[in-house]
Amino acid sequence: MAYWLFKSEPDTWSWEQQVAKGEVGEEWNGVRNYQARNNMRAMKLGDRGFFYHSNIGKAVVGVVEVCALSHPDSTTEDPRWDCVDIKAVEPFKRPVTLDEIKADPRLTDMVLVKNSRLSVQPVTEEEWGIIRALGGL
DNA sequence: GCCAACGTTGGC
DNA sequence: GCCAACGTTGGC
Repeated sequence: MAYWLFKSEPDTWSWEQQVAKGEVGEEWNGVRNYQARNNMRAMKLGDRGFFYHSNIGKAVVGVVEVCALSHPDSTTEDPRWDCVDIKAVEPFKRPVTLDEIKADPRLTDMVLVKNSRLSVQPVTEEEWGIIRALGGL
């Protein structure tokens, strides 16, 4: 299984909205970046991801699961853009802020730190374990 | 609200 | 195929 990180501005799409979608999940649409799209194309059913709030909060707030493989993004006619569906799995007991991640010497190589603009990122198994633990899971 | 970093676009 | 111009993202 692979691990990922999904970034969203809570004003646009928040963890609370994701949770409200329940088991059905929701398209992670609107991505217009090749790297992010390629990451989604590489995802498999059951892959896990962090849900990160950018701009407001700037913290990892929960765990999601890929529940539909990459398919055309319903918000565009442009055939270049695909996306997966994700569903909320469990909330963090406490959010793990960007400040904490930056301050942790074990996490300095995270994509979130090195290329903060990439909206769908790979996460290593090691990083997954560290941040999950910081979040109280 | 600013601005640096980055990705994309389009003219040549 | 290069690169300047432009738009967007996201931390601060």
